[in-house]
Amino acid sequence: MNLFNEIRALVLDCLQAMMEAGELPAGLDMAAVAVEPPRDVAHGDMATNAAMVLARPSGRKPREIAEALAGRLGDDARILSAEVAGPGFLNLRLAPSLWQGVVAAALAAGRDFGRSDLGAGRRVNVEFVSANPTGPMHVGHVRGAVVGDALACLLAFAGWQVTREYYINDGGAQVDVLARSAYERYREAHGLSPEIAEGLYPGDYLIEVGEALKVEFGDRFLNRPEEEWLAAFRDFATERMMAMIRDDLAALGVQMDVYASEKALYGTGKIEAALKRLREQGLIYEGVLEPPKGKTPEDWEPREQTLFRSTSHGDDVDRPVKKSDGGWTYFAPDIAYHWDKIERGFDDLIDVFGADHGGYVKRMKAAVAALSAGRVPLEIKLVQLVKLYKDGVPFKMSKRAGTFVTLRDVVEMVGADVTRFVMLTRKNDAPLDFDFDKVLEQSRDNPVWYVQYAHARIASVLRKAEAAGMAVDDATLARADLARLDHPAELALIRRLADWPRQVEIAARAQEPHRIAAYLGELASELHTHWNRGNDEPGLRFLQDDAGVSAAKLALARATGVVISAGLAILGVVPAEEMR
RNA sequence: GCACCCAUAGCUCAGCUGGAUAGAGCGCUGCCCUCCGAAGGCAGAGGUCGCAGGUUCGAAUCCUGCUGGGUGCGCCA
Repeated sequence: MNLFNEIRALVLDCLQAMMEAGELPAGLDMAAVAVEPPRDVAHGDMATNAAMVLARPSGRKPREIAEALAGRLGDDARILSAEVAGPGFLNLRLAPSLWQGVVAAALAAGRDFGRSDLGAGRRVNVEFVSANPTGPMHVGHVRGAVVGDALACLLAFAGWQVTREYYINDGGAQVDVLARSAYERYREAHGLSPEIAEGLYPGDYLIEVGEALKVEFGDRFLNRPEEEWLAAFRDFATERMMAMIRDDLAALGVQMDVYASEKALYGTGKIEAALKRLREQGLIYEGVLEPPKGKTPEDWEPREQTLFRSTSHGDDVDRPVKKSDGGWTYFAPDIAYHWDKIERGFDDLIDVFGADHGGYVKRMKAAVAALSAGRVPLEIKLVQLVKLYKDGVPFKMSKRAGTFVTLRDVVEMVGADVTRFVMLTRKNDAPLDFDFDKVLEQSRDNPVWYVQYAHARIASVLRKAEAAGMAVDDATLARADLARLDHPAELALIRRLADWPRQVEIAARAQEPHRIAAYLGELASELHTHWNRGNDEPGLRFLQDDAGVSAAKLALARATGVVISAGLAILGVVPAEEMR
């Protein structure tokens, strides 16, 4: 139930009637007609820009259209008043019962309140994290994991059919390095001293992999040439790393639907097939790239390579798909992987990348545009860095000094819920500060705490009511006489609740889950303000002597709790029943 | 050199894909509270939305050009 959509539909009906009556030319495009909350509550409950938007295409003055529209809207029982204001805004006042109905709707729908069919069942693939399987996830991966997962939740809530997917980069040189690093730990497990050469992965997490390799292979590969063990060690170690990464993700509450392997694309003809498709469009050719201007690499020499004509789809230069030694570049399997996603029938593709991969956005979009003949839009969300702080002081990370922060560390220090919420307090393309102390602070300026506190307060008052012998289940509360919720302060809170379904659609359309966190902060603020007013005005407290009045007020409290739960569920955060 | 992202109150940031007098928290100033409806409350001051143009009824929002910051730029992923 989205009250704004309901009123917009009413506005469109009236406009339709005006077209039929000849007051407006037929066939006007209504797409830009919006019904929104007014900036200033004094203006009314809702405002529409219909008259201003339609003035030009209909060749009439905005105020004239507004007057006529106001007359028709006023005939509807739901509209108390419709007033023309400013350049042609139409300010609407709604019957209070409409607002009160929002409370009942929230109680009836529970955590599904605000669900939308905006996505109309379109299938969307959200690829995120995709960290190299060479070690545990570190704090840099956390934000991408949270943003991707929350975005997936948000889209699912808004009517998309969502697949969460992780692309395992297990086909490149870095997994050979992993195998060699594991080999040294394997030697170590046999009592030899490991030689962790420059460029190998020095992390302690490989020690147990070495032990496991010893159990698996005994001493068979000791002092044997690399060709004999490399492939086996690589497979073994990457499998171990992926198990670790799955555990890390689970600790954050992230559950992938699909793990896609880069390695699985090799030797199966998939890369060739994807490139063939591009070749058929004349987008693959042999050529020599110009060196980048202004920053020519030291060892630059022109070489002929197999190139993808990405410039024909908006890229700045064409991109190599084959290395000079004839092997594929990383881009080639990436193309094949996205071709695979297209073939699996997704309507929308989303990739969540670290901001340092920003340079690949255009070429990836070019590849998908070419492969899908423009049918499948690819959206790439770049996630900026997280700056760590401890007590307001920047927290330097160093593998060497042992101050390297893993995802595990973060979750163990502050918990998955806090981690997730804080990672969503900024839009994905802005840098984020994460202070280990501040995120646990119990104060107004900690949004996580503030939202949880609001939910806990509601839970507390409901417990209190129940202890006093009241029935506080949703079905009973929904039957309360909600017309008694007529105080301006209560209506202000209800207005905020009514905005929830709208915020879901706005966030989903923009693919920006952080908006949900921001909305929850505002809703929590509204709840706390209302609660505090109860100190001075006892008549506003949720618990009253009159059982009927209490029931109505508790219904409002519970409806607020429902919306907070629904919002937190999208962020993957468990609402708090009490603060301790 | 080129591309992408960012620039909004003293600080940290929101800002509905173009709407009305640009918002919140912190900090600052003033008032109130010490009642377990608790881990404070209320109010106020504070802005040339980086700069300059453009598009239009209307721009923080869209376009162009600058300035400043971040990221990246063939055979690493």
